[in-house]
Amino acid sequence: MNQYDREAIEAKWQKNWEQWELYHFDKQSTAPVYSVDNPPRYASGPLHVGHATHYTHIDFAARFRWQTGYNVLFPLCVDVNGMPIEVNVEKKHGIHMRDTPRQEFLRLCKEFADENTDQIRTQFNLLGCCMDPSIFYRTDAEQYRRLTQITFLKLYNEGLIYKGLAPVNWCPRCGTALADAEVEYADRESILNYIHFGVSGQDEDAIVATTRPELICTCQLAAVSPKDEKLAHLIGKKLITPIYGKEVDIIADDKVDPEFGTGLVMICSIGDKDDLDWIYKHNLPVENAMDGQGIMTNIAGDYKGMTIKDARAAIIEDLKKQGLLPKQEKAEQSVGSCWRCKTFIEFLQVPQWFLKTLDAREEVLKIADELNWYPEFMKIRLQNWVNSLNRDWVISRQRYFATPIPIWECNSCGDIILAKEEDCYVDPTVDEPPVPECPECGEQLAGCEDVFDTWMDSSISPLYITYWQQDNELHEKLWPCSLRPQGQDIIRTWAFYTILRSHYLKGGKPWNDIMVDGFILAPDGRPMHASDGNVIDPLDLLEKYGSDAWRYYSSTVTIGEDVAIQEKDILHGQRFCTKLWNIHKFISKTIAGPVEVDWSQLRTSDRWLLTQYSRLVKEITRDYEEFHFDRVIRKLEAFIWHVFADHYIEMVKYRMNDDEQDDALAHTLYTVGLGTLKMLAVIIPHITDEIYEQLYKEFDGVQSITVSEWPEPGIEEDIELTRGDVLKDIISAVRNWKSEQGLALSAELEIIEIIGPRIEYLMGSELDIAGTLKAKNVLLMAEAEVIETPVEIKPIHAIIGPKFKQYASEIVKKLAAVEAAEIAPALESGELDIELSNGETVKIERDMVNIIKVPMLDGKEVKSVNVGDLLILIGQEAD
RNA sequence: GGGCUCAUGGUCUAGUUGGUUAGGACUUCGCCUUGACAUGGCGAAGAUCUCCAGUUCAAAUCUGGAUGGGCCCA
Repeated sequence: MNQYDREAIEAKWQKNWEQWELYHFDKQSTAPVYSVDNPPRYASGPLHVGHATHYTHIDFAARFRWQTGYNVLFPLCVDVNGMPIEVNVEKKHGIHMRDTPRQEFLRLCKEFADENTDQIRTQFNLLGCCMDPSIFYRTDAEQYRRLTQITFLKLYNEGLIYKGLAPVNWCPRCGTALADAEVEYADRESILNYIHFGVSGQDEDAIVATTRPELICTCQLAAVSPKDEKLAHLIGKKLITPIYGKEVDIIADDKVDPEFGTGLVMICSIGDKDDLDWIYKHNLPVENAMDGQGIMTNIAGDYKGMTIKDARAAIIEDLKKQGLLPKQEKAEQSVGSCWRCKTFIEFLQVPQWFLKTLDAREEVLKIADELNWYPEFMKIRLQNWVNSLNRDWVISRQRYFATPIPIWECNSCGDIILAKEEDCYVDPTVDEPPVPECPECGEQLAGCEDVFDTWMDSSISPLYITYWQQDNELHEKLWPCSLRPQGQDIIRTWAFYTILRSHYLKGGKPWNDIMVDGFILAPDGRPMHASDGNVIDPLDLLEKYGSDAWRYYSSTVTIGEDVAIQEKDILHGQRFCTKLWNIHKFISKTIAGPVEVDWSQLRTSDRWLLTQYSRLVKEITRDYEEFHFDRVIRKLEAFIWHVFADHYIEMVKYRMNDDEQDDALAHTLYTVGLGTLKMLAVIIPHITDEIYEQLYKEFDGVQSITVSEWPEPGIEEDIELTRGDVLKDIISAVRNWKSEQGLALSAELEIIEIIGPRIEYLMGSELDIAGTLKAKNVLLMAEAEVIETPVEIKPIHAIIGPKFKQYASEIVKKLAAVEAAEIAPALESGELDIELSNGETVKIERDMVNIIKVPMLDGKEVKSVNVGDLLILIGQEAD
């Protein structure tokens, strides 16, 4: 093996995997299937560190299953439907969607999506992801949209979809209804206008404070707080609106904050969420003061045809002229805005398509309970969301680039004609309806111009990837999916809607497991924002440190946690790769394929390592199954670097000469070297595949380590752990001692004497000690002839605590207060009596404390090192 | 305002069921070119485990409260 050439190796293996078609789902295979409902990457915007981390996490789950014998279904997929691409196309070409012919605009959207799709494929390759290009899908493909439309038809026929007038969140700029999830709330400063209203049957005025005076025309009701004494006399009277002169009731309502404005509130349809609540509560009519483009309607009287902003300015001007506006002041207000273009949203009563959601809440919660959530607490978020729902799901959108709603409507009687399932995919804005004219009244039919909310597409991804309505036999075999990985930010959208649709269409859960990932924050611990200048480009890091280093970093990020990214962690990943390379380079000359040996042929050091290795295999397997990638990498790194390399290899270096074959060594190195490499291949596949090819492939026999067989645990012997630990501690203690003395580690020693009761553990390891520490002689003695002086008595809390309970701390204090040398003999010979403050006497036994001793010779300390109760005396050459 | 979640040396973090000296990484300093690795090895320094209260012989760990991040919602 030569130097580790990261760039060449990563490029080579990315190419190999693709050319060898290693990660293709095999429909014919009889192996168990592991299916990943991979989140289609959205085809606009650059690759974010969040993507790069999240997708490698998903890749870990998939690669682990490839290596444990599954037939993995892990599609490469891209999402393109919806507004972000529309907005990007508008920006790119300097056009507006609604000023552009529909089909032309759709062509530009597709073109944009195509360009980005190629880029996404390249980026996934760079990350070393094993997504299957042979089952690639994009959410605008006719096959995909066909399925979305079929689900609509099925749900419609079951009476779960209805068209209704309903107040919806409305973005006047985009001209579309928004789901609640698409509305963002932020505080903004606005002007609170104090306006004189009349009160019927009396001379006095009442003043209402409002930020939306242009909505006075839709005023339906007025309210005061029942606790508000100064306004109590108004309850039951009628309020007369200025300009319009309309009379509305004044009622008492708990929701009114007497401290806000004047304490008198006008309730309009529809200014904000609170208005909506009152309108539902009091069953008031809903009037639209503006149309879909934010232009005032004839309800607004003289202000008809103005924009909302202009109308507000005009009515304020008029009120001022009439002397009805005594005061204006600034006020902080939480205002909803469009998630994409940030325009302030309004509420409009418009015809929309709804999918019944409220009726299914119980069932969705039941399914949520049947899923395994990783981490568990993410389930609570879904439950809270479901329990807080109060509206059905608006599934129609007044946009272009999404799946068309497959219906035609009669221009005259409004009859609805559904597309036929076998005709889907259809675009009603282009395609002919299944019947030439309205069957009810004979009038012309118009294709529906609305499209679906993109979650209508996204929420059938598990149905799509399991060949629902494409290959029913295969679908039944594949359903439900094994895993849904996704971000925590879309629990109440993607996860919720997918469960909902699975319930309606399949009557059960869509997957077995759901893995919910957290957020990657900037190094300063804040979210990354271009405006904060703290955005980190993962492509730069990939270029600088490589894919394996990035994947190493990614594995250290705990699933579901929000963590700040640190560049040094990626650098550390690169160093780990270098270390791994050098370890295998070093042991390569001793690797000679699998060597059968009897356990009895192995030395303590070998058994010590193999026992730990066997336990590691079990733990790592379980950690992978539970998506604890952070634990996997921590344990593997600690074992490979600090057990295998720092201790085992150091212990066996002297055995690694070419002259004689050491079967025990060859067996141990091969087993542990290959086994740990395989477990690492899930996380860092490039370097491990290269090492595998160079060292192990000829014996293990698979084309790529990434599809090799998972390692098996082996023999474990607890006593060997203890024995090996003592051996390891002795060796490292003496090596440290050499280092501290400024001696070379290769410095020869005349003699090493090890004294103490535990030397029995070292029987048989004398050669290892001598060979590793360059000592000419090694002596093991149960008892010392040197005089050891006790210098410290250390209580063992785990024994003293439970035994003496409330007296424990007093005993510990008493032990610390006396000279170690005074009480040590008593402890050694049997027991020590301690008198407590309450007059009682307790016995301290030998095993309740550690006695720390220092060897003395003629009253002087000798060169020695303590390892627990073992004493090591070191004799230097010519000393 | 509500739900969930996090808070550990200067920085980033580990810490299963409470129990010897709170583990690691980065940084800083010192030593070491030891048969693969100086992108390495050894050592030193550095933490009243955010704060307050409680349970307990014993709390980073359990309970309650406060404060401050993050995500989502209102």
